[in-house]
Amino acid sequence: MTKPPQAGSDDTTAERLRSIPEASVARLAVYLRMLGELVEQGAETVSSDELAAVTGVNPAKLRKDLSYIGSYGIRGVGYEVSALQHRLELALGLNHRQAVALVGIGNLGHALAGYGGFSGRGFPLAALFDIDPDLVGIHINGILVEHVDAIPAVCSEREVTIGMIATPGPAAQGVCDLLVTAGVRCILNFAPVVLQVPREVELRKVDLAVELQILAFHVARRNLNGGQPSSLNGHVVNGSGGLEA
Amino acid sequence: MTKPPQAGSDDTTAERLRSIPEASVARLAVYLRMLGELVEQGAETVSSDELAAVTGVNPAKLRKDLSYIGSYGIRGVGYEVSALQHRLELALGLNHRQAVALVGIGNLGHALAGYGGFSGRGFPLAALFDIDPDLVGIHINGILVEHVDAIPAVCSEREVTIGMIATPGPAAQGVCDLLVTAGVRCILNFAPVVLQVPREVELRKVDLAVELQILAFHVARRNLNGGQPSSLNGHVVNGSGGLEA
DNA sequence: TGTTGTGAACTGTTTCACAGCA
DNA sequence: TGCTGTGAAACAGTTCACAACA
Repeated sequence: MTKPPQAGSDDTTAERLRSIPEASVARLAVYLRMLGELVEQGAETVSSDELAAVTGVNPAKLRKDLSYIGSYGIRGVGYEVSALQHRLELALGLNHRQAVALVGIGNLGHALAGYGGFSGRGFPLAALFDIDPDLVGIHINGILVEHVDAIPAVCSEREVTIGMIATPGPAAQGVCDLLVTAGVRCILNFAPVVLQVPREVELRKVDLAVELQILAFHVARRNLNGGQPSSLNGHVVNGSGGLEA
Repeated sequence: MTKPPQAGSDDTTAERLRSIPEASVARLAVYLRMLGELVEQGAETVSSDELAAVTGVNPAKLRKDLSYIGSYGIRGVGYEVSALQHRLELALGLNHRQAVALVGIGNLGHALAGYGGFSGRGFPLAALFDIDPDLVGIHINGILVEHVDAIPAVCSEREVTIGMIATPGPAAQGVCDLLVTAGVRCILNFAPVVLQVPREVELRKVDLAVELQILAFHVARRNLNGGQPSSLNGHVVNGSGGLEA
């Protein structure tokens, strides 16, 4: 570790968490998923080279990422799979469930609401909201769709910590404001707009149109290069991930 | 510009495209969307400060991003909105349509297939594939769902340049290989697995589970900090974007 | 011996600050 | 005068290479 350990502090204090680079956090989640698969396959230990190979990252980068959470591998051997898994869950804050609210039950919202992977991964869908009277009152996967006006009351009551916005663009800012009012401090935005939030709110964005345009850019570049890979070409560029169909 | 202009080369040559940083490409797509809205609002010109404000980036960064595509703003005035829009479209390779194939018509696949924003933005959905006999043969939004075995033939024939994978994890690699065989060189992966592709294939990933885990990490950190924003807190962290519900 | 953990070098990105121009 | 375009500085993230050690 870079810093001398504080007397009496353990390895999952705010000190440590605060210092993990954003880019590493994203990869830690990927390592965690792979460790789950390794556990199923009955693996006891895994080396940084092996784990790096299956997650598609550079082994040195993986070791550095793990060093941020102070994981102790065994030199000459590797990492104990289930111990590392546990450590990653702690570091990512997956030890307590995070209730999720989803606003906007359109095309994408339906898909998200029907996605089984949330509760399984510690993110139970606690509430669904829409503004359409035809949708309010129906159940999706056993969850009642409520009116957006109920967001503040319902979210506070059910202690929602994460909000997902899958509304049309023009409605997103209003919905976002309601979530913030309700005390939601982390928001995942699927609407194609730039949301304004107070400093203390964490906002992430998933923008399909942008993803496609980035790919289109690479198609264009490749064509200009006569189909030859350039220094920028090849392999995974982004790392985010995974909604099962 | 940094490099002396080549005689006879115009501003959208491979030379220039090759040198745009990856991070800038993602933001150019966001600027382009905002310019579209400005055009609708009848704006003639826009300054870097204004455009930066609505897209949530630093004005200097925006100007540097635009400098990569050699855009000529007018000093003392700003950028001519529609000229800039046109230049961005060229730089991002949006001047010719890119046919898109979508594989996996499950929960998410349905949502993607039903999303109207593709064709409108120059990405017509040219083919849908699934392995489920109950789905093969039906139409979604007027597009026939075909069997995955038909991927190589159909994709080559319809000159598909971009593939989207929305299958369950275990099926994704096989589908990916088929797309690559069919000559698809850009793939957007929604399945929660790490795909292996040849060097010349551009792969991007959208992973919802990871997005949520990153948010969970921030919830955890915030709680440890006693609810006070830290240096890392606040505002947009990621920038990708936009599937309307 | 084989693999971790990490300083140090490197590469890429962001921000600053200001010269240059309409 | 006001805003763009861009060197240069600062910062962040990645990769290298090797000492430390089970």
